[in-house]
Amino acid sequence: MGRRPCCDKVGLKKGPWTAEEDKKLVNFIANNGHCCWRLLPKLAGLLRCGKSCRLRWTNYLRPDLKRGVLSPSDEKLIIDLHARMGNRWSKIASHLPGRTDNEIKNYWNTYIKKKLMRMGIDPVTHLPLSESPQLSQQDNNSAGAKDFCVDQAETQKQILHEKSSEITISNSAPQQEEPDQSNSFSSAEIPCKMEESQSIQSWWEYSDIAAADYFENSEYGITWFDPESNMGSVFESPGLIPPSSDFYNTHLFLQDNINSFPPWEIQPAGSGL
DNA sequence: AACTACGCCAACCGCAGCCGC
DNA sequence: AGCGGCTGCGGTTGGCGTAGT
Repeated sequence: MGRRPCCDKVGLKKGPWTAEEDKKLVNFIANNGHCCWRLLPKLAGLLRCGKSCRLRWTNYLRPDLKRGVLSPSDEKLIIDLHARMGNRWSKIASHLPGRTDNEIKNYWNTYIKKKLMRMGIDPVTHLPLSESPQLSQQDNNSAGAKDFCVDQAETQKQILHEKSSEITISNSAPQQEEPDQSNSFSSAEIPCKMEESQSIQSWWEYSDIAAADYFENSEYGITWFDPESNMGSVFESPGLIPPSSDFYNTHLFLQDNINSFPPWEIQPAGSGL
């Protein structure tokens, strides 16, 4: 026996919503809330199924929705969160107030995915296309992609913990506010979060997985310049994890904030700096 | 001007998880 | 514990607008 449909679809309307329908739905929810989506259409006088009403409300009519294009920082955040969570659009959307999972999913599929592809980054694994063994499988296996992201993050975390006691790095960039509880900041923000002479160990505790992405990068090092002495030193990553979107995020951030954080620069490892 | 191709995005579909009984 | 109903989620579709020929 097949699954019972979510509602009796005979005589129910499908397709685009009219202004009249929107008005009915908004008025009803404003007056009564949405206690039960299944009953709502009948009570509101709509020839729609409850599911359709819920979707229309959550994706389009909700008063707290933000409309318009996503900002560059939103985009960076989405990329960063996707690298950590995979296609968990609702989880990603929860870090972007006023944005819906559907909107972010569409934005990812129409803009970000293509942008990453153009940059040679696999949008599923966040690894360079040439080094992405997951690519062929991931295309048809989103569950695998989620697992891979989790595995990758866990591996990075472990590696960084192993290395952390050996490394100390100093930085004259200004310190910023504590991270919020959602731990949602982009790894691109890392340079400004470090304190002078702060060890990677304490930084790791502070910044979670993003720190691992940032340092465990096999082909790029992070160059730090002391603006007072005009001396530079290079931290070259250990060469264990290939570049990921965090390099992309970081590079963009530095480009955007070059005047605020002039000491920071990313160079290919072994470039002589 | 007509046709085609493409991109965007709202909406739909079906599965999974949660919860109450 | 098992079942059924409801909701949420992610993948996919289809309509519309626009650019290109």
